[in-house]
Order: sequence, then structure tokens, then C-alpha cells
Amino acid sequence: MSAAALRARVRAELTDEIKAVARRHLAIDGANLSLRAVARDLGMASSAVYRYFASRDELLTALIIDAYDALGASAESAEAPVDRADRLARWLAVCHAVRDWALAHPHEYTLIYGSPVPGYRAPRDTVPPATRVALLIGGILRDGPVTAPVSDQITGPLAAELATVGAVIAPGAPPHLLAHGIAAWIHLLGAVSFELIGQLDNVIDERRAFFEHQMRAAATLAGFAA
Amino acid sequence: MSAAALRARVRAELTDEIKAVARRHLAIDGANLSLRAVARDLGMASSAVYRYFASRDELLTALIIDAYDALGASAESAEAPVDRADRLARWLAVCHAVRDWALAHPHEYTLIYGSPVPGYRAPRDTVPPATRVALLIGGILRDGPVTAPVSDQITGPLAAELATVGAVIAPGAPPHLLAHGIAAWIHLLGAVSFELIGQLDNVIDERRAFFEHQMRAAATLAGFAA
DNA sequence: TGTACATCAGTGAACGCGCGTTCACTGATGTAC
DNA sequence: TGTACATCAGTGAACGCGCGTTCACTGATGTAC
Repeated sequence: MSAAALRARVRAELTDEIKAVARRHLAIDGANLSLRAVARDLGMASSAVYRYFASRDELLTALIIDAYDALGASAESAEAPVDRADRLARWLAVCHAVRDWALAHPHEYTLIYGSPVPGYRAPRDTVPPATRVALLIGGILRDGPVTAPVSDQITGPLAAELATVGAVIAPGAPPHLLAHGIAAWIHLLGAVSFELIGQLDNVIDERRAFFEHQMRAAATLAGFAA
Repeated sequence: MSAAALRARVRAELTDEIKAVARRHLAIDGANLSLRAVARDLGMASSAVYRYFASRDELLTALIIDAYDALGASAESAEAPVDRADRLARWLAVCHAVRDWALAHPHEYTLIYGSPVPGYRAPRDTVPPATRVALLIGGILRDGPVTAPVSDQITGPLAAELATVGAVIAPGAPPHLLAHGIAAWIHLLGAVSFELIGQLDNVIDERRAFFEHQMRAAATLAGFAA
């Protein structure tokens, strides 16, 4: 290994270490992460961090991208081995992967799906990693029958809009199934956030079973069970 | 009016004014509200605020209770005039009231249903106001048929737990309907949070129609449409 | 192989800021006699 | 009606803290000749 490459690797390793410590600090400060506290934990001067991240916001952005990628990777590798034809199983694999990851990394989940950080504006780099899980669900939708029961027709401007969105995500899917697909996605994130925030405390203890029951119901509406 | 009563009224008015200014500041600082900034806006010394609230956390608690109460009152007065027999309409009235209030008071909504504030622990006083909307939904559930289609039976520990919860909220309701009722409540909050956080940006513009479609679907599962 | 120079990670002091909370105080108003 | 006292809202200075960011610097390491 050349000297330059070695230096680059050391640099990359310390960058990772800073992010790792910062991730731990999310648990304490939430999104108003303190650069100085991170530097202190690493035993280095606070100014040294600026060799690695141009500002606090840039560090925050790196954490956000990593979180989206970790969540996306986790969902992808849970969904990939499932029989392509079993769309319900694929959907449930995604659901549990998202929930498990969120429970294992609550503060990172909050960073990406919690309340917006006051004063922080996410740059465009965060968009592609943010769409990974949604794309998985789009795939499940797309692999279904093109024609589906029209139990609840959607008409008017919403139908037109869904057609436009659908052309990208799941071409051929009828609007009401697409709507239920997006609704399922929203319900999934809502259920995970609800549990994480603690709203289920003193109400439901059988959380995994209750979660799965909800997600099965959402799947029925979206036609994943067919 | 006696002098003492007058003094009490002036005190109550200034207390309200402090809360009003603090509410405006939620938009800037989120939950890490600055007491000093609030005092500055009121043109008073920061120490003077301590005549009204013992600490920053106590002010925050007051804001939280007010927010729960305002949301609850708004949902209640939207649901009350609806024909008792039309459970779907009652449910949709609650849904739109919650959404409308959240869109009108996004930062207060975030305060109560957003990510937990790091370092803040809600006292018990916040619990009763927090349950007002849930109780409305419980009422809708309770007013339904005791026997209902058993499309998806729930068994095991979750069923037992739902029976316990159901005894309080909606006695007689079968476990799977109760589960769908809670799921509907979760979907409602999830959908509102999702829209508020901005996840719908560049995806769905017809938000009210899309929201209502979701809530109708949730109602079907919970048996509100029957 | 040896020397002069460039690179660059990391230091430590400093700037200017804001924060929550406490404390001794002023001064107006209301109460008791 | 007039005076002495109590109440209490509000002041302003201070304590002790933490923050993000900048800047001139040291010192080790790698490169070019």
C-alpha cells in the first residue's frame, strides 16, 4: 500500500470513529448534537473535528445518510431471500426489518423519521438513500396482478396524481392499489414511530404480534395478500 | 371585583401571554425553547418569568397540556354534532379535526406527537388530556355492534391482552375489532405526522383526498363502516 | 543516502454568543389599625 | 382619614456553564532532488 493510500485509510477510519461516537451522542442530545462533546469523547481538540467535517450540519448529514442506508440495507437483505411470488411474506419481511432496526437504533430512526431538526435543512444527497425502503415496497406492488379488485375506486384529481406517481413506482398498478400501497408504507412508519415514542406503553405489551397484525391488515388492503 | 381577585386575573392573563409567546417560539427552537428569548419578546427580565413558571420544564409542560386539550376539544366539537348512528362519519370527523388542527398548529402537534424532547420527562398531569382523542375513538368503537364479522381472528397472548384493554375502552368489542380500532388511531397519527414532516412532498399533492381515502380504509377494517 | 521543502493532522487559545437559574433589590399596591 | 406594615411583580447583575467556529501554531511524515 502506498503511503498516500495508507493516509487515506487512516483518515477514513477516524472519520468513521467520529461518526460512531456522534451516533452514541444522539441518544443524549438528540438532533442538537454537540461537536465539542463528540471531540471530548474522542480525546481530541474540538477544532480537530473540522479536519473531517466542515461543520456540525455536515456531520449530521453524514449520520442521516448512514441511517437511511443502514435501514435500507437491512430491509433489502431481509426481503431478498423471500420467494418472489409470496408478496405478503416479502411485505412482512420489510415491516419487521424496519421495526427491528428502529428498535435497535432508536435515536438514528428518530433522526430520519422523527420531528425535523429546527434550523437544519437536509441537502439533496440524503434523498436517494431515503428512498430505498419505499422502492422495495414499490417492487412488491409492481410484482402483483395488473388487474385487481376495484372495491374502492378513486376518481378525480387524486386518481390523476396517483397515475403519475404510479408510472414511476409501479407501472400498471391501478390507482386504488397504489394508494393502499403508500398507505401501508405510512402505516408501517406510523406504527414504528408510535411504539418508539412510547405511546404503546401501558396499552399493549404484545408489541410484535400487534405490529404484525396491523401490517397484515395493511397488506390486505394493498392487495399484497392476493 | 375584589382587589385580590383582580390581581389573580392579571396574573392569569400574563401567564397566558407568556404561554402564547412561548408557543410562537416553538416554531423557531422546537422543543428546546429558550426562556430568555420568550422573556425578551415580552419585554421583561428573564428572571420575571420565574414568578409564573418555576422552571423551563414547567412552562413546557403547560404548553403540552394546552396542546393536548386544544386538540382534544377540537376533535370533540367536530364529532359531537354528527349523527350517533353514522359511525363512519363520526370517525372521519375526528380524523379531519385532528389533521386540520395539526396543520394549523404544526409545532404544537410536534410537541405532543413528535420525537421525545431529550432530557424532558412528562409529568402525570399530561396523561388525562392526552387521552381525549383516544376516548372519542373508543366511543365510536363501543357504539358498534357487539358481534362483528370474524374475518381475522386473533388468538394467544395478544387476544388476552386486548380483552383487558377492551374492558376499559370498549366493553364487548371483539378483540380483532379493538385491534383494528387502535390500528386506525395509529394510522391516523401516522398519516398526520407523515404529512407534517414533509414526507409527502413531491409525492402527493391531493393531501386531503388522499388522507380521507386512507382513513376510510382504516375505518372499514375497524368496522366503523358497518 | 542526505537534505530542503511541502503536506497535513492535531493543538490550544480565543471570539462572541446564548443559556437556566439565583439573589438582593426596588417600588407600587393593598391591608390593618 | 392617615399611617405603618406586608405582599408581591418585576429588575438587573451575576454565576457557571456550554456552544460552533476561527486562527496561528507545532510537529510528524512523506516527497523531490
